Amino acid sequence: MDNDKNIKLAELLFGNIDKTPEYYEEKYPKRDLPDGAFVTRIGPSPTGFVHLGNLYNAIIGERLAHQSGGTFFLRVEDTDAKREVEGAVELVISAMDFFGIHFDEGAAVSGDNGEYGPYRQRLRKSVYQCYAKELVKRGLAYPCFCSEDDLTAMREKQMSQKLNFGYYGEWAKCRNMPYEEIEKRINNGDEYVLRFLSNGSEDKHVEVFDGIRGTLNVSENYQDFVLLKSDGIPTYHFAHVIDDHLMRTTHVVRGEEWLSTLPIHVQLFDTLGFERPVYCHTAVLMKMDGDTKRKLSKRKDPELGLNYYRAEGYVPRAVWEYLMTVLNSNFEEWRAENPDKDIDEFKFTLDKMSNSGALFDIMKFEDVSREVLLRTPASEIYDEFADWLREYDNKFYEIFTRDREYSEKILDVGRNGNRPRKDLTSWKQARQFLSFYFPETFEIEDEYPERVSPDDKQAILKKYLETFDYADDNSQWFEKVRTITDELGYAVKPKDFKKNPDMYKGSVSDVSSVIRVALTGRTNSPDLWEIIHIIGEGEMRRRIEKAMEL
RNA sequence: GGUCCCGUGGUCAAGAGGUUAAGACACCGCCCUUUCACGGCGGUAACAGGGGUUCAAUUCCCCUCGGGAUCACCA
Repeated sequence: MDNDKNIKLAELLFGNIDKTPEYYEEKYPKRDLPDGAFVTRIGPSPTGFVHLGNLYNAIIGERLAHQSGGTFFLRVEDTDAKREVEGAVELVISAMDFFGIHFDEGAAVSGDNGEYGPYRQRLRKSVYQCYAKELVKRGLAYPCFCSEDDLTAMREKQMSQKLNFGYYGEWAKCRNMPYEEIEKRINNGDEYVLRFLSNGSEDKHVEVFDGIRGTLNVSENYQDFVLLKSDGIPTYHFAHVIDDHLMRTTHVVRGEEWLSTLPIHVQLFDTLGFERPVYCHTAVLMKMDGDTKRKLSKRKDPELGLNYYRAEGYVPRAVWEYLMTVLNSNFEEWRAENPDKDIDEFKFTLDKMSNSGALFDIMKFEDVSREVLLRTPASEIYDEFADWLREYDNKFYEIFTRDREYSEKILDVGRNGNRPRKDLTSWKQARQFLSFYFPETFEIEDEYPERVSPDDKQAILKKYLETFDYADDNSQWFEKVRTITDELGYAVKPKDFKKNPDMYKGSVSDVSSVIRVALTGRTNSPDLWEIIHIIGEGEMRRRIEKAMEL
C-alpha cells in the first residue's frame, strides 16, 4: 500500500516524465577508452568570475585526462539562475583557453559538442527529473511544502534546544504527509521542493577513498536535503551525482569546500546504484594577510581572478608553471633538470599532491615568471608582449612595434652571456623597464649621485663626449671612463675609495652613475656599452647634451 | 555548537620508524662587479604541545591546542 502511494505520487509529481533510468543508461554508455584512462571535467558556474582555483583544478583534471588518453570536458553548472551572468560561459572558455586548457567535449562557444550532452545543467532538467521520479517511486524522495519562514522558525527552535540544525528525523514535517494532502496542495498550486528521505545516521561512518587524501572516514548523511528546487531544477548535489555518473566521470576534482557535503554525494551514488567516482579534493588556496593565513577572497584579492594575470601581463605558462610547482612537489626538480622541455612532458601524479592549504606566494610566482621569460626567445617575447600592449597600452604598442629588429635587440640585452640577466617579470613591468630605450618614453627618473658636484657632472659628461668613439669595444670604452675618473680625482677602483674615503671625491661607480643617469634616467640599468650600441651614437649624444643643459 | 579536513623553517615543501631533517622562494653575509641584476659560496631558520606503542618516533595511536571548510530552494 505504501508502494501504491509512492507510484501514485511519482505520477502526480512527474506525470510528464516518460523516460526511465534504463533509457539514459543506454543513451550514455560507458566510454570506450584505453585502460586506466581518466575522465575528468570542470564544472564552473557562470557567475562571470573565473577563479585561480578554477584553473588550479582545471590543470589537474586536464593533466590527468590527457596524460592517460582520457577525456576532459566542460560542464556548465547553471542551476542557479539568479547568479548567472550573461557571457559568463564564453568568459570561462576564453580564460581557460588563454591558459592553454582545451576541452575534448562539452559546452562551447558555438553550440556544445560531445555524445554525453547536453552539457549545461539547466538543459538537463528532464534527466534529473527522471531519476527523481525513480526515487519517489522507491519511497526515497518526497515533496516538502515548508516555507522559508517555517524553516527559519525550525532552525531557531533547534538552536535554542542546542540541537543540530536541519531538516531531519522528527523535524522533517513533510516526510509522512498523506497522499491526499499532497495532492490537494499541489492542485492548489502550492510551491514545494523535493527532498531526499535519508535513513542515515550521524553516528555511522562511511569510508570514502580520496585520490589526494587517501581514505576518508566521513559520517553518514542524516539530513533530508533538497534534490529539486521549487522550479524543478536540481541542487548541486543531485546534479553532480546524476551528471558525473551519466557522463562517466572517473575522477571528480574539486575544492575541499565540498568535503563536508561528501556524505550526501556518497549516499546518493550508493542508493542510486551508481559506481562512485574517485574524488580528489584539492586544498583551498590561501593568502598571507598580516600574520594569519586566510582563504583568498574575491573582494580583497585581485590575484584570485584569472583576469588579473592577463591584465598584469604575466604570461600564462608562468602561471601554469607556478601552479605546477605548488601541485606537484617534484616538478621544480624536474624543471631544473629539464629546462627546455615542454611542460607537458612532466608526468603529473595525484600522489605527489599536497593536501594542506597552499599559500599563494607572489614572490615565488614572480621568480618562476622571470625564469620562464628567460627561457623564451626574444622573437617570441616580442610577439606576446606586442599582443599585450595592443590591448593594454596602445601608445607604447606603436612605439615598441615601430622597429621589430630594434625591439628584439633590447629584449635580449644582457641575456647572451653565461650569466644571463632575468630582467623581465611581466609585461606591465617590462613596459616600465624598457621605456628608456625609446626617445618618446625616456625620462630622468632618478637623481644624479650625491657625491658628484654639479661642476664635476658637467666635466664628466664633457670629457665623455670628447673622448667617445663608437668603434671602441666594451673594455676600451670603459677604460676611457676610468681615465675621466682619475683625471677628476675619483678612485678608479671602488675599493680604494672605500678604504680611503678622504683621498677621493668618490669612485668610478659615481662617475659611471652620472653617465648612466644621463643615458637611461636611472641609477640602475643593464650594461651601458650595450645600451649605447642599441640606441646608437646620435641618441646617446642627444641625451648627454640634454643632461648638460640642466 | 555539530560534522569533516589539515598541522615539518617566514612561504612552498621532501622525508612514511633509525637521516648531520633535502631542495626552492624570501632574508642575511661574502665573492664576482662601473650600478642594478644574474651567478657562485656560506648562513639564520622547522617536525604545535602532552601522553602512549616501540630498543628507537617528525613518521603509528590517543588527547589537547591551533588553522580551515561546511551546516541554503549557492555552487
